[in-house]
Amino acid sequence: MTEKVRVRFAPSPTGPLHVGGVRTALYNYLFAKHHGGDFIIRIEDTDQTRLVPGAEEYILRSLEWCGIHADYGPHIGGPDAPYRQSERKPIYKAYAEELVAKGHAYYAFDTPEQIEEMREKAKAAGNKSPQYNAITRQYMLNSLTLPAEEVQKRLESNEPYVIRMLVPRKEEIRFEDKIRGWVSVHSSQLDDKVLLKSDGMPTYHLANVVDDHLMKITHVIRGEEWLPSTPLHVLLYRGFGWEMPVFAHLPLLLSPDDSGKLSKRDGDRYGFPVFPLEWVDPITGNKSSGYKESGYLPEAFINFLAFLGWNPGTHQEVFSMQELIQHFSLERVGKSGVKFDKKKSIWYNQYYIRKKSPEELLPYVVQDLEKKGWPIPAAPYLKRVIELLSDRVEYLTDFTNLAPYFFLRPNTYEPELIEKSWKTQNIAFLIDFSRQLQGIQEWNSKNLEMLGKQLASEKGLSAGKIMPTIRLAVTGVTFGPGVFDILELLGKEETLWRIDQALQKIPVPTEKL
RNA sequence: GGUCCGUUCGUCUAGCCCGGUCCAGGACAUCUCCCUUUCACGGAGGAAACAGGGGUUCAAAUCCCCUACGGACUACCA
Repeated sequence: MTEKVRVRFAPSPTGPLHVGGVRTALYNYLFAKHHGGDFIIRIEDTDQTRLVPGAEEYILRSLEWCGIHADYGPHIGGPDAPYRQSERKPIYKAYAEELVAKGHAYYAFDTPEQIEEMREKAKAAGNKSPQYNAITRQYMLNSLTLPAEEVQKRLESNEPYVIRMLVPRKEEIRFEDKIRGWVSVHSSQLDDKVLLKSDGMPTYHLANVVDDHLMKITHVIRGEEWLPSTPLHVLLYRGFGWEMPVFAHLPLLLSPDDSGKLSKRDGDRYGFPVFPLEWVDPITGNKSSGYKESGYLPEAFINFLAFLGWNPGTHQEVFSMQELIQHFSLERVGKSGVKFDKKKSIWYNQYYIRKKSPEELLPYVVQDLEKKGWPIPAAPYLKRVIELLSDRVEYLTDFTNLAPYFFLRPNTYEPELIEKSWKTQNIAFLIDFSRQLQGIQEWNSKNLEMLGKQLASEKGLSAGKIMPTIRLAVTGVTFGPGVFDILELLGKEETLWRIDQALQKIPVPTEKL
């Protein structure tokens, strides 16, 4: 095969894109770029009734955030435009008719009620999965059973009809899946799927085959849920006399509680977002969290996602997008369903955050502060905050969540910490400490520590005793970087103010000796 | 129910195609210890898996068969 690799990601704008979809897009992208090929986005909006406003735009925005950039798509255009199936409507009808002409498809005039009736009858007769197929089509209203003039008349009088695939009665259909090997299904298991709906729109089956052919797609990389309908697609390619693309069906992303494949409807119920970006349902107004807003770095999210079903075969775990492109291959994609591991996603995030410089992290923190409506300190101060915290955060939002005291004065003091460290001796120390602080020569962490320790030993107190007390007074919480580093950053004036506040606000214990 | 696909530590997985080097390797999580004023980071170490049963073979996680379990699909949805 010397032709250029071309793949497509074909989401349906029926809602937000979820992680499984992002992974499918990612693998398509990695595969295309690895081979120097094109990655196309095609919107499969043939079901007009399920369209969700904003979904397409959301999908496009999500992929951008992830760093998955399309070569062609509805927002970019390209040689095979339009890339929205609803805008390609006339194309499909012609192809469906071509198939009828070739004897691979037929018109069917049955009403939904008539089909339902057929199913009921079949069920009553003991058939567990009644189908519109080689057997039942003989008894239905279609161009196979009706006289030609009758068919003609019905078509001319604009009677609603669909075009169905004429699936051969007895035939073993085989195809090779790049991930699963040879798969074979007997045609008797397939039903005569509708190709063109009565509203003139194609179904997925027709549209995807026609478009993949027209867009010269070389590899169809999609979720495993499509595996059962692939034989039908094979039949379609054959019926048209077209060359088939290579198929690769990806293992599904499973929910952590073994309840099957992860779905959009899972929203936030597993404690991790299932969407890349926050999504607000246009109808219910329900908000679902997104990775971005939760404080994930896109590169961490992508690295994590890439490993859900693929691995390089080496011990390397950290890959940039460029490295992923370099190393990705379908051969190394697993076959079995993959469960989501929130802890690992956090590990990746933490890792990537720590690798970033304070300068790089700065905009994220500023954005977060803006969102929270907190005061935004000057850049040097912020960078120092980031430095002090970056070993301790899991999410980008932790810079503010875990250490609000760098931005706001504490207004509460952790009760447990009070109980442990707010002793009369310690308070006495704090008062003296604060007094000595006023006269300190150079306000830096080292000097502060020296002073604190010296004063402590003068009073017969250990460093371990007094530091939590200072921490309590200044931050109100137990968590954080070294106290003296905090003091240094806060500055003399603020430190003194906070100690004073603490002395006023935290009640003196009634100590029993 | 039927069809198809799958099954290695709790999780993601390496190894399977080309049987021996695997009393199964890595990562996350977990446990212990060290470092340490807190929380982390870091370092050292530990526990932890070939779904089950039959074959084939001198030898099977690796090849074959069966069973069990899980999943997907089964629409004029994608």
